[in-house]
Amino acid sequence: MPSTRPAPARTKLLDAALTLIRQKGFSATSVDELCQAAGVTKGAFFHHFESKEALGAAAANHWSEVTGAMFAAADYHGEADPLARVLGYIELRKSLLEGEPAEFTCVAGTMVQEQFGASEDIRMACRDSIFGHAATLEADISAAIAAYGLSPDWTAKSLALHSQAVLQGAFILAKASSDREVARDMVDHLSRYVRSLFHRPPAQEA
Amino acid sequence: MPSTRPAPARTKLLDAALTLIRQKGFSATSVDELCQAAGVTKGAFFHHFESKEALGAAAANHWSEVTGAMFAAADYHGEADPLARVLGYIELRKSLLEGEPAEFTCVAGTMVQEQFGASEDIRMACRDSIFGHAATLEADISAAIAAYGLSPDWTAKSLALHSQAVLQGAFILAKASSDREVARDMVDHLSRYVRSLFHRPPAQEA
DNA sequence: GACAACATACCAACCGGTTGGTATGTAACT
DNA sequence: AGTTACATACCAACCGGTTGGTATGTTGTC
Repeated sequence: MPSTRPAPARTKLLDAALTLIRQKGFSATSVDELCQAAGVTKGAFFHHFESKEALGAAAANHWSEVTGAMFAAADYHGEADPLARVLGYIELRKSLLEGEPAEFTCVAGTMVQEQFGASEDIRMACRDSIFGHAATLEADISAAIAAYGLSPDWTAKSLALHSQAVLQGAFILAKASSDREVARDMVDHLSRYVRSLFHRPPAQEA
Repeated sequence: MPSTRPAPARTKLLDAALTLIRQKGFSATSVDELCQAAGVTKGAFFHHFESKEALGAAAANHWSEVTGAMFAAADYHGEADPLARVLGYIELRKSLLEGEPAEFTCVAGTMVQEQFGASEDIRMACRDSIFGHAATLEADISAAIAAYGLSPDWTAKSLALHSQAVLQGAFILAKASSDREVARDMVDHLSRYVRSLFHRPPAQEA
């Protein structure tokens, strides 16, 4: 619908929300702060979002779009071997663990942790973000199961979700210790686990 | 020292804090709510804690004591094989995934996720809780490495932390999906991983 | 063992600042 | 002239924290 450039007050608010939610959490981020960070007024805020809660849900959806586009464009999709694509994804996740926790952690995981009991809209938006991202892994895992002739007692879906659980848990340990190396070690364990499921040797060491 | 019972306003506040922080998070829990849930007045609150932040740190320490006592008394310590103790711990964690997310999730993980950037005292108390709990696993893992004659390229400490990462991540997925079965699947993957590291077959199926 | 001197534990009322949210105005585009 | 996209000004409720006070020990002295 928007023919010319659609004037970016809403987008500026959503981008500011991604930053602030990761830095301070959702509850501790005030609407005034959001507006100041986005460079807009409160009137603009409540023009685009009917409540702070609605912005939270929209921010989770925005997060899905931003990260979805980034992962869709990643190199690992080019690997011929489906298992190499899965392991490539994991290595990419490890390489993203740079800078401060607020820069590499997950908006959806942070927000759902504190809002799951307070807002169903936010909870579902975060669920869709995390589980939707996991679903993008599922096809490669299924293809790898077929390519390697496995008949596992686990499902592609549960392994895809497990990778997200390890990452979310790694974020928490990194926040708690102020040390991203801990998170990298957790991703290494994940990679070792996936290789073991496909009877692959530990491969090269970093 | 305490001859008679010392009247437990402080303890009531800490117990209330564990419940409310898991239900609503730390930021969204007000001092008034805490006092009402504990059945004490605000005066009592600020007599025992110099700030809301100080209560948060004390609540994390209280959490460490409560859960520490519970795990110290658990049956799995009686197993002769150190690997059986590790796997017994994991099964215990799985069996604890009952009821609502607010009943089985981790206070320290919840609190540090939103407060890591706001309060160093809370962050360190939560770090001590999580990493201290992981440390109780480390001895059994080290003993299992020796008993099974392994020379792994991973450390007992990192595997102990990995188990915590998987659990913390499982909590997030359970909160997001309102489904504790997802969390149980994640713990199954953890158990499968540990067995694979020690070259143990998948054992019995549930 | 009486009695001051002090400490601990707690309470009800209150304070100034901040909160999410609203009412109204206005300028640009269609 | 109507709709969209904002800005300004404002509010009632709630926030963490403080106040002055009381009731109940505990301790030291004679």
